[in-house]
Amino acid sequence: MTADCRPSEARVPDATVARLATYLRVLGVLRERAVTTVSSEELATAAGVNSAKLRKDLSYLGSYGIRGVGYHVSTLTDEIARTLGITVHRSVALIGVGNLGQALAGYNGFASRGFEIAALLDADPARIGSMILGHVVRDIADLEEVVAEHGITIAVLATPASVAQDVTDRLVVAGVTSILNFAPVLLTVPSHVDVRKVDLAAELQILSFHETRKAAAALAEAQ
Amino acid sequence: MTADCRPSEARVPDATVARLATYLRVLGVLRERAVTTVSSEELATAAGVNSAKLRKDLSYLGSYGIRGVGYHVSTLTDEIARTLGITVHRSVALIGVGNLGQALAGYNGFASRGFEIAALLDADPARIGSMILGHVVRDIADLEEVVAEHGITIAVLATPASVAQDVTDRLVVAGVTSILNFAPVLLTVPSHVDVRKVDLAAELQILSFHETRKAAAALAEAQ
DNA sequence: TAGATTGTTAATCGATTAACAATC
DNA sequence: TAGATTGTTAATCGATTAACAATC
Repeated sequence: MTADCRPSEARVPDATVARLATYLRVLGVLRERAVTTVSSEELATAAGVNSAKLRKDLSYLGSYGIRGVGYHVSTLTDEIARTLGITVHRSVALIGVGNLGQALAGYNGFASRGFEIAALLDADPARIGSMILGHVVRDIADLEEVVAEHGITIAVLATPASVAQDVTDRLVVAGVTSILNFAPVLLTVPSHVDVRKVDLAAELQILSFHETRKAAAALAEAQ
Repeated sequence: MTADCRPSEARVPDATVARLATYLRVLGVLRERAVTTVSSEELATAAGVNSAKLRKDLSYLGSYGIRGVGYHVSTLTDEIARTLGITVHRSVALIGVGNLGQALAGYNGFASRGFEIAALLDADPARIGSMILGHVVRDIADLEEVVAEHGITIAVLATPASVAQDVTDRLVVAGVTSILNFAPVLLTVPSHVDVRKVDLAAELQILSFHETRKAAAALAEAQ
């Protein structure tokens, strides 16, 4: 594979990838406001980062800015979307349609930012067959079939922790290579599979740590 | 403020704080299984990290291990919980009881890991006054009153993006100093307030980036 | 040309990790 | 004592950021 026109092979640091999603969101807001050009300083401020960091991040994608001018909102949007791979259609399966799963199924942010929830799956007979926001809930027993049907490679896991690993093993065999995990367990997967974990209680615990630190500082101040 | 007995003032790196929450979860599982002692190697494996990193992390809390033996599960649990500040009761307000907010209100993981959802607030008259999982939904107009009533310092923000900043400004004035933000906007807050952001679509975009990279690698392989 | 802003360099900072002396 | 495992050191790695030459 030659890469003489596109620098897409150049390794993009993890920290940069995470921020690209933020830049893309801000660019979307700018486009809605009919803003056509933006400087690194403006975009960085809107995204909550340092402008040097933003320019460094964008430099991994190539050279799409114009010195003395800034970046074209539309060009930059396209390049970031392409780098993130959301210019191709991405079908996502959502496993576990409990409390959280239903909320995720109804979350408009997925569709508006490049993803289609193509299938809902659950193990509960009471839920299987019911309609949730335009989708029939399918039996988890049909997981392999559903994944093949929609060419799914990304799954969102919102099952109870107790079954998360079993479901993961089946997803991997079925061909899923990316998992967004909401179950509070460490998933074991082969090296070609990526897992990202969202741990809501952990987020609160991190905030709690800083609360303690602030309370101690306030005490020291007062004394 | 003197600190001759407790090293709690020693700065704990951000990356370490985030992992402490994970260690605490794993220790909870061990305690359920009546395991009393664990080595850094075992705990690290269960948490998905390198054992050197785990020992380094724990060393910021003090010296609670026993050479040649490992760590007492109960001692370590207590010390991490104390460091994270979840030995004191933490009342949390949840703002925005839409799709996601309702799911968060019903999430058992909060209570089991040290937090009480003490109040639900919303602006929608159709929701105000209704009961959700044992809580009456209060009017967002009463925000200041509710925060004071329960001594709330941590808020979970699950409102539409359009009102997130306004609500945040009121929360800050009311005395909230930590916010877990699910709205896809950058919140502006004074420096004494901590914000953590959960961006679900961004998580999928990060996975999508790696999908693209893997697809390119597979192509290069095949060719 | 003059002013503005990018893309890149290099210094700095923080996090990770292997290795091992300390010690249970 | 012998074996095991911690806590810490120091080397390495990756990310951040100020500064500025390149250039629109």
